[in-house]
Amino acid sequence: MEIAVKIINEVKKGLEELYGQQVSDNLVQLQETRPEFEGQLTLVVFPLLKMSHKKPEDTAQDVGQYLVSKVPDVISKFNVIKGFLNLTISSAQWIELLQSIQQDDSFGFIPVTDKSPLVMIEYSSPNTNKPLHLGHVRNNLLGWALANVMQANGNKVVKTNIVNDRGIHICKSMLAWLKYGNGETPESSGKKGDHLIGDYYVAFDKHYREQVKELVAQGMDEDVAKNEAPLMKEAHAMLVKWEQNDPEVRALWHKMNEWVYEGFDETYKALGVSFDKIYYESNTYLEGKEKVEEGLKKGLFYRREDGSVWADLTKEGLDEKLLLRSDGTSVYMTQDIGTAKLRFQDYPIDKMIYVVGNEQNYHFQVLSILLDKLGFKWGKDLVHFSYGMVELPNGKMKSREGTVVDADDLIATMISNARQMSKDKVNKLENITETEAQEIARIVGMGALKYFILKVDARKNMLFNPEESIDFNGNTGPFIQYTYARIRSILRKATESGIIVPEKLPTDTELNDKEIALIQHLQGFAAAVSQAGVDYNPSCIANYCYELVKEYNQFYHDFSVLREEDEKKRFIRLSLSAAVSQVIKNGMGLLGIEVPERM
RNA sequence: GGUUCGGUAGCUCAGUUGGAUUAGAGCAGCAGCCUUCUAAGCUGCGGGUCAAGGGUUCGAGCCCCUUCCGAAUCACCA
Repeated sequence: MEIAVKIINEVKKGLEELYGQQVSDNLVQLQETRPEFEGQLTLVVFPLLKMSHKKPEDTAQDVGQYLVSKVPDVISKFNVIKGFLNLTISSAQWIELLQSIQQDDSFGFIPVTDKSPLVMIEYSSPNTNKPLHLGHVRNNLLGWALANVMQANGNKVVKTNIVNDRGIHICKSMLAWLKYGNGETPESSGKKGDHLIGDYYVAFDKHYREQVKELVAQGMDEDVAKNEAPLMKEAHAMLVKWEQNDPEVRALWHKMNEWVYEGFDETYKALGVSFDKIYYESNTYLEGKEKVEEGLKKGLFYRREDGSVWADLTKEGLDEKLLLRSDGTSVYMTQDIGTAKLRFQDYPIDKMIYVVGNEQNYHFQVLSILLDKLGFKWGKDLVHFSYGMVELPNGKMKSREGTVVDADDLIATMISNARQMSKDKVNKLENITETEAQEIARIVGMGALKYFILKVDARKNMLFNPEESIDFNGNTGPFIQYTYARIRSILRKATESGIIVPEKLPTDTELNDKEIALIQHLQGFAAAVSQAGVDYNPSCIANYCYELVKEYNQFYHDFSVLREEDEKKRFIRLSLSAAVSQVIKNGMGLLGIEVPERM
């Protein structure tokens, strides 16, 4: 049992005995003691004054004396400062706690059972007309980490992806490929499939602009010209053919989408993310129409004279929202309703989480209301896990201005920079093969990227500075990985020199402040995990790991583990190191960050 | 204009359900520390009106109100 829980129970008993009243949990506030005072845990007595009818100091004195006399093996000392009762926990208690943490591989995780709620998490959601970029990277990393955190909190998790594989955008790429491609394929060009398609999307845009410019030069209004340009007309014609199931268009669409998927798979693999179930918009966009018609019959929506269908959300404080165009085709919202329908058929979903950028906050506000009206039980409290934009030092990331950072380029750069960094450290990585060195570079490079992005509160817009992210000093992934590798090295050396830590640690050893601080901090891992689940913010975990590592580094520089002469002390320090490394591994694992055995 | 979200050190960010005279890290700057279990590290110094004002109470960076600044969104785009 956690020490804090034990103490809270004792305090409650004590209060009852001292003041003759039952106390609710929220009145017993226990927190870590500030470093400048003696003790490790502090009871805040202010909330108890109404019951004791005494001064804060006297109340604290009462409780302190009670604890020391009643449970001397837990609380060895206490002191009172104003309304704060500082408690000193006995070493034996800390050692027992350490032991229990160390023996539990999945410390801090709640096991998933048959009765656990099922949480579906949608993330990634790429378009099939261009490669993934930095914004997608944040999305994927957050989605993956969130899925891990939810699972660690005892939920069944289904990771899902909705691929936006239809629409005018993909027609643009297809058309450009037909016109300017000369039959180019990923094999013939050596390009990754998604990049190849992306290039044709850019080519379309280039030629299209030229056409518009020309038309404007001939005296046409720009807005008219944008619709009248032959390329745009052709693209629209192609979309119509696609919707009519034209075999040729469909065959081309299939072929080109396959190229893109192969490219995406490579990127996903490099990022270390995966999905349990992938939905394609081409399969779901018609489903939504049915639901909308259904809602129309029930009187939830209404039809305008031109035939378009709308939802009136003015009662909910929102606007009216279009659900079907006047020509009967579906819009974005309709598709999301359709996807929801299919998902609900496939899984007994208790909670749905959408990982989507904050530019779509309004969309999800509306979607939640619509799904609720349509009778989806999880619709009302669906979660839009909204994250901020990634900005670059020279301004916003805009694909039009060419300031977009490609995901594959970024990954490659991170890894090669990590490789360069370790090469510069002459004394490191000796006796290591080239493939091992490359693998370490991959782990470290990806760790730097992932940690840099995940440590920031998801809701906030963040600044991605490519140069800074590669700096391995400070609050970075490699700093944490490095500490892990060092601990593993100590443990290896301990085994080599025949030091075997006994099953049961000796509890009659006095601990110093730094050792206690570390054990105390380790205990906080469980809290960080549940906090991350409640807040839906994996950054809690990242910051927890960093704090732990900082604390361990101080410990590391002050004490010698292997050279410690007192055997009992050595066992405890070794055990402590092992526990720290285990928690780091688990914590980083939640973020999708690997930790190397050596680096 | 409506709605939503942000504003903490020169820069990038933490800050758990409100808690302790002195609000924390990292980077950048300065000064120390490698015969040492991996120095990608550790120690110290300087740097702040927590956007501004008011309120709630024993106590506010955190809760409430007002104002200022920034972002997103308010399409028969996705």
